[in-house]
Amino acid sequence: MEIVNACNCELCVFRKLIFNNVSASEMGSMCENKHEAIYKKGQVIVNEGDEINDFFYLREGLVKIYKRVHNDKDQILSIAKSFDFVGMLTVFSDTHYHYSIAALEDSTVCYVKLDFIKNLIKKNGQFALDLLDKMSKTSDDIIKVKLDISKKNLRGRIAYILLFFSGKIYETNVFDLPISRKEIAELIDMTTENVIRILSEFRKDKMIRINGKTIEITNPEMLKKICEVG
Amino acid sequence: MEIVNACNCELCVFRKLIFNNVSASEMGSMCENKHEAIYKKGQVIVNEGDEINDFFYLREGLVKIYKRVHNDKDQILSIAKSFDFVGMLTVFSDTHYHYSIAALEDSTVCYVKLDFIKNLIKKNGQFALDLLDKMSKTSDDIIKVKLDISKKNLRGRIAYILLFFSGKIYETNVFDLPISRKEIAELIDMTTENVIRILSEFRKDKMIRINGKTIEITNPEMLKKICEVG
DNA sequence: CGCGGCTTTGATGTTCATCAAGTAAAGTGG
DNA sequence: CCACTTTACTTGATGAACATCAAAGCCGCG
Repeated sequence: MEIVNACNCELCVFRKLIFNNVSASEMGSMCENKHEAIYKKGQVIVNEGDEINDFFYLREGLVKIYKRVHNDKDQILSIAKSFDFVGMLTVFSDTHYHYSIAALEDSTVCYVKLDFIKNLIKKNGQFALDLLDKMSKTSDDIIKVKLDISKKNLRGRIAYILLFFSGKIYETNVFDLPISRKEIAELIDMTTENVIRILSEFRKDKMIRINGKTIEITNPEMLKKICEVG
Repeated sequence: MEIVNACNCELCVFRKLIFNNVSASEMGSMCENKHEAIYKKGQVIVNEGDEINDFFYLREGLVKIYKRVHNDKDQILSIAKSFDFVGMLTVFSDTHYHYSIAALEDSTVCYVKLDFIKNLIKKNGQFALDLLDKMSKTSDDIIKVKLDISKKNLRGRIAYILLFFSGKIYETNVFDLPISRKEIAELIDMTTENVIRILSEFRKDKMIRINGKTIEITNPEMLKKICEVG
């Protein structure tokens, strides 16, 4: 993990998202309460049970939010990308994290002292509303996706996750899976073996091509149908 | 549905929960932007897709939050009781409800004009923080419970839901189930037949007594064990 | 009284997890 | 850099857990 100190928050694309109604002077003092950290792929950003001292968000990269079940088994809650407020779930209601977070790709995280943010909320009502909005969307989306997946059969789930990476994350039909087969299983609640089996089925049915972690979706229409009816 | 207009919010037990940092004068003007409604058991309080105009909470009673899947099948997200902020999930991030809400027991709901609440958030920073806290807890809890249930087997799920009603809702070992077998199935993601089958198993194993909707838990220890290992 | 929804039980079938065993790939230490 | 170990991936065979289907009794309600 590498720490960066330069501060140009005023120009950051992020400002539009949530700090839109925060004044230039407020942004200035935020710089004094902020630091950035760069994590390499695979590194753990947050450990379940860690104390919460900062409000933070993902400036760049891809992470997984997960919960340890056994020593060798996790349960993945969701995958978050740039501009997602990954730590948001528990930040305002508890002193310690309920979930762990790890980098799936090299990632840059911005940390702002939680006390500073809480003060900003108190002083700047519009910022408070913007934050409520963002938080509401974040958790609502996690719930929606989990409900959605839980009612699909295994083929539907695999179709869903392929379309998720293709559509929501990489926006292309050819992409490298950022997670292992085991992690896919942990994310959509099935066994590793069945993830592999169904990927092979899809390959045999000419809907996708597979080369290790590289996936090409050759028949997105059929995949969408399987996702919907599944 | 019966509408009530009397206003004694200042004395309401609710005030402690979330309006603790709202001044007497603010509470006074809140009364002018508030109304209460009483729903009979079975009545629908919110319909998926309805426009959101109010911030509301459950003052008294028991409700289910659910999503329509097919015409005769729902997916129940959670059961909320007095002091729960049932409509909170979507209120601040969308204009229309994503879920339906229906009364499982006679229930009293307090509605406050959303615009008024948003103004209060802008003016009263501590109230904004209190709201963030509450909202964070609410959604976090829903996610936690759903994750928890999804990794249990069917016996574990039934044990869980019996302990939930016994411990969290009614705080006694003898209680009337507020929902049908079908609704239990929709809540913990299984079929009605298996809900019944496993309840019968538990009865044969002398862990519970069943008389229609009335349940008596005679061996809570064993039930807890089944819930944990399941 | 009869209809529809809820409950119950049994029989059957399918989906999916588990187990086993082997190959490939990726770290790790000498 | 190579032997070694561990972790990831893959396929097949088996069995268990669970859904589905069917049939009948029950209860509340118009």
